Amino acid sequence: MPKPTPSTRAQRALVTLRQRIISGDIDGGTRLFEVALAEELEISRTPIRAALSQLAEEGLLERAKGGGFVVRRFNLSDVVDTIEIRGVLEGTAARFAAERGASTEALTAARQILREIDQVLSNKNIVLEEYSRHNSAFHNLLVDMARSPMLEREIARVTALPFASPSAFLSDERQHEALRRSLTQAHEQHHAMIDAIANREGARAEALAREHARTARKNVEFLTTQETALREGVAPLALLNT
Amino acid sequence: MPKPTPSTRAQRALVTLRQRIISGDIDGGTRLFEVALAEELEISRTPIRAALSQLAEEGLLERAKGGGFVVRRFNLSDVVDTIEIRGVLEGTAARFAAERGASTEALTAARQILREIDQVLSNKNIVLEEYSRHNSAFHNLLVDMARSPMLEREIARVTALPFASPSAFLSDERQHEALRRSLTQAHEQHHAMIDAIANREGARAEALAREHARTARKNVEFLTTQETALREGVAPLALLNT
DNA sequence: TTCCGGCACAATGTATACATTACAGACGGA
DNA sequence: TCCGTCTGTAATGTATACATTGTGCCGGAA
Repeated sequence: MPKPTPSTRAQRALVTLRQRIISGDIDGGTRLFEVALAEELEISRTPIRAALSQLAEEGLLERAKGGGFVVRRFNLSDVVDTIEIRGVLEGTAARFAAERGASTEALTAARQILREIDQVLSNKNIVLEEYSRHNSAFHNLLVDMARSPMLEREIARVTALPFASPSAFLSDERQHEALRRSLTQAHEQHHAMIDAIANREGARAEALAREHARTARKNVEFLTTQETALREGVAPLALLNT
Repeated sequence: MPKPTPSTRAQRALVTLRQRIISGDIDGGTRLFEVALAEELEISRTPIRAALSQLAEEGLLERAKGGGFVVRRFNLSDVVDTIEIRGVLEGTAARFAAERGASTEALTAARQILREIDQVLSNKNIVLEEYSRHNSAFHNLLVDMARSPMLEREIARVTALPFASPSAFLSDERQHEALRRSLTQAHEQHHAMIDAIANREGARAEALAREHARTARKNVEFLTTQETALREGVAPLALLNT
């Protein structure tokens, strides 16, 4: 059972609406009306309100003046800025980890992930889904190592936006060799970051994390210069514009 | 009419509950029950739910597993970390302003505020409320100059926590001369930041904004080493511990 | 023609009854 | 004694009727 349907109607509505917004099925700027949604999803207004409220908390909706919710608009510079902000926050996490000292267990776990990614990249054909999974694990561990609940929460909030997660713009639509080069470079930064943290080099760790986020930024900028055909494989882009 | 009672019951409940949480009237970790609150505030559960939902959005509550809301707990290291995060984000705002170039109007406005603070500090008796007002205006303007809606939103979110706002820990309980020295030092940083932004010195602007936040951090650390008597004048501290 | 006021409708705000779920405590058996 | 289950209660989840509000249109008067 990979998808155990959420228990409450509010949860189901939340999942449905989130999906519609992220997929671009509902355009930015669109106002969401409780009654219309209630009829469409065949539930009452109450769980709809609960779902809308949570989506606002996630940052996908904003509260309209005088009540009601509107789908948030994002343009390219919003995406680029958000990635930059993620870089700044992850940089702070890396710096905290270095300054406060990472535990031996955390460093061991991190190096294990690094080896797993090494493995993925050494294969003749790179399985993007595997890279993506390990990459997410790495970034999560990095945040753990900072040992700062407040920072963890802020990073979680920023990366909740679908285009801001560390694995958002991995796309295998690019030329194979270009992909390998890009991932290898990113992964070298992973290695360097752990190295810096282990050596208590806060400034270096921070700088590396920031530069690492620029990889994602470069991918976005590359993708948005491409024709629609190439962009269709990249889900988070659906959220853009208008 | 300084306090036009909010129009809806949900808004009133929001204001009331927020005040109670911030003032420490309700301890961190306390679970908030809809029925109890509804009876106490003499309204139905529906507007209570709306208010709780918004408080979660503000970061004062967190959703409990299996439904319901709990007042968030904050300890001293949370406060210190949050101030550091604000410094990092304001640093990014200052850097953006420098890199992207601030408009002549914005720089003029900033310098006007700087002069007003100069004035406040040159008075024999420093009126803290005036300093605080101009200080807030300065920080708001700084964020404007970054011209990044996403960054603005994140900063707004972090500084929504009562202990994280730039003017949170101004307290006139300290020795007069110590206060003057502290504010003067902070204000010199204000001047230097605008100078750096005007000269497009991104790294310097960022470093200054970070160090500037450390002033607030120092105040917190000073205050928490003091006896209760001294702490009572400092509202945001009420939210701490449990 | 333009501006102002009021009406009508459609949206959110609110109360409340009922449904469902989750947790805790008691009871029973192994 | 320990564990599981059963059951009751108290909480949240849900539907729905009604209240209130805000907005846009229409008509009349200047």
